[in-house]
Amino acid sequence: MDNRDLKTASYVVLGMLSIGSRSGYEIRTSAVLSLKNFWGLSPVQIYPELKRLEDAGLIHGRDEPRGGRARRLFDVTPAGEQALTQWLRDLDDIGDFEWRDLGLLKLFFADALEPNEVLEHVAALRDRANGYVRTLDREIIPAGERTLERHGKRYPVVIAKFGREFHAWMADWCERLEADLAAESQPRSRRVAP
Amino acid sequence: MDNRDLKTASYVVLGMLSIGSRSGYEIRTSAVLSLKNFWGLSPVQIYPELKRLEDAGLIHGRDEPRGGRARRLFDVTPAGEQALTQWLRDLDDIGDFEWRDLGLLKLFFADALEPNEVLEHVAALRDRANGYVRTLDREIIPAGERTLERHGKRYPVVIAKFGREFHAWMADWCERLEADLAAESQPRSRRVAP
DNA sequence: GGTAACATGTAAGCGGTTACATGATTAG
DNA sequence: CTAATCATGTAACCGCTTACATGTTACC
Repeated sequence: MDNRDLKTASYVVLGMLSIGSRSGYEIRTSAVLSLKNFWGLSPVQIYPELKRLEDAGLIHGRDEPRGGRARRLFDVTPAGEQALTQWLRDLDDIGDFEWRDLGLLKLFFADALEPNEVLEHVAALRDRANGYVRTLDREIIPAGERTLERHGKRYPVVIAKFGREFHAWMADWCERLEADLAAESQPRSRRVAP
Repeated sequence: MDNRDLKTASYVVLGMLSIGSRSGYEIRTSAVLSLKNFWGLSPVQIYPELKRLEDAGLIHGRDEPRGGRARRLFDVTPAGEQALTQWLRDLDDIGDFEWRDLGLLKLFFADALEPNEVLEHVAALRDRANGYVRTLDREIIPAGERTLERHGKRYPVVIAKFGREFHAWMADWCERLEADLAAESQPRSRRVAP
């Protein structure tokens, strides 16, 4: 296998090992937690990917069962570290910022709805954003801080805080839109300029 | 065919027709422009989708060639309008906010890079964000305003302005991170508290 | 004794992307 | 006369998601 055959998912697995994960299971849990919000990694891809990376000599695995429970721990080989940094350095390959958000998509077409229905919709988006802020505060940022303390890796927590700030911004945007919409439907309550 | 067989892409096509597009080609160009940043619609899906929607009775098409150039214009039927609003009303189906961003993903693993390489990386993200702001100002927001003037639909421009504000926020986040990183690598230039 | 967490997988299907294919009209 | 725009498609691949499958250990 050649490095050119590596998919993004391969680098995600490689990267997760490089910042401290040891087993497929650990990657699975922490990748879902930390990456979910800006890069989907399907749990089911992890194990085949580990096999590919091992065949390519980029990681090295050894069986370390805990009692009768099978477990396989991995280390990144020097070749693996090189492949990862080479990929990280390629700034031509940062591509587009893509989001897929059914909530925003539906808002895009919201002219087909009644004003009060739109308000409900925006409120739902705001609730969702605030929910993400809570999850980030309670789980993802602490997980990032553990990665910093245990493995000396600082960027996972930088990204987690980015996510927190973003979702807080989005909740604020929703609130402002809600205020505008409410002011329109009740023009009597419009404030007079000082 | 049943409404339950409709995919999100079906509703996107239906929605684009409902806010003023007439032909597959028009959907193709304007959907790529307006939606690209928060919902991917592959151009190639549009024509098969139009066929499906017509078979389902949700849109009605008629051939209106321009000269010798084939063209097929579509209208949304009452059944189509109902299907669209029903989908729009379903707030349980707004799902997660997902983004896929190679740039942020690579930053997540950036502990493997040298500090100056990380700075370059963040600068690239900032450039990209500023590029989006320009595209939104020059193309997408004006396109949204045309949709408002011509068809009386206001939410496309609301969403476009959301995008503008977001990318401006992201550029600002990058700048702040760059300032932090620069301050670290040159501690001599650290300002003294007043 | 039961449930949650640990740990690793397989199989099928399909939605979306990539690449390809065709042809007319208008503007410079 | 040539490039850009208008206009509509097909075929093949493959990566990802969904659903399923299995067994152990620790805790209450």
